[in-house]
Amino acid sequence: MTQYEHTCMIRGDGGSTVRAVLDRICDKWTLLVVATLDEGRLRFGELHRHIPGISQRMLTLTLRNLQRDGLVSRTAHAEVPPRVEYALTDLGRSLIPPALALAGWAVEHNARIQASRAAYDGG
Amino acid sequence: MTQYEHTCMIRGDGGSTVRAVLDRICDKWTLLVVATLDEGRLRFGELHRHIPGISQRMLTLTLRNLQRDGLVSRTAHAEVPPRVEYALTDLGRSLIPPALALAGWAVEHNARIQASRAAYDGG
DNA sequence: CAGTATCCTGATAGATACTG
DNA sequence: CAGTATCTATCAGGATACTG
Repeated sequence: MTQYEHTCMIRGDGGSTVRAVLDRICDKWTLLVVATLDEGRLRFGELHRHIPGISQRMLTLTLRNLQRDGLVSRTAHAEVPPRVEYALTDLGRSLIPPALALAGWAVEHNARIQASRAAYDGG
Repeated sequence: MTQYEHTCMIRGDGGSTVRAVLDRICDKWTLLVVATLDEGRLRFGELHRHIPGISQRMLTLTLRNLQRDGLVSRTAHAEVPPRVEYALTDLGRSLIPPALALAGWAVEHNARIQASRAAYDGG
């Protein structure tokens, strides 16, 4: 079977289902947060330290969106000082394999893309 | 083997390789253009008609970027009126399987995500 | 036909400071 | 510790008009 018979899944409803997912995972931090949480349950501050460059604000926003979509669970313990733990849900974990497929493609073809880009820009 | 041992591919270099790819395919039209070109070689106007809602400007920009990265080839025929054909390169075609993995996840879990979102927003 | 050229707007995200 | 609250810069992308 050719790939063509499958790409209807992308073009399906004019692309809006797939786009809805891309809108979710294609921002600057989401995939990184999901991959980091794949290590296991982590606290806010731990996440912050594990993801270089992310601001508190963006970590908060990213976690809220993931929680809203049911990919991440948030557990607040009634203690002082506060302790809040984040973990992937089953739904969140199910995103890992397709994300890895894309990551694999990225790693595998990155050099070639960079070369093509350099050639295009050069002349 | 757990998924965890693999997610280093995403977090690898602080996530910058994977992000470079996401930056490429996660804009509003790229994946749709690639999926459409998987049908075969198409002219600019044909692409325009096959992708509802895209403007000439965005189609041009998207095609230029894809061409720059070596995912799409552009063939201009010296005729009047002008005829320009676009097609996926081997590199472009290689993106289809991982893209389909993601699309499959999107289609499969979309309803659950929407439900979670509605529940979160509701209360 | 296959694009360019402009103008314009909303959303993304960085920096910084503050708080229960 | 785990966040909010503001302010701001940037930019993707839409609308519209024009051209070799």
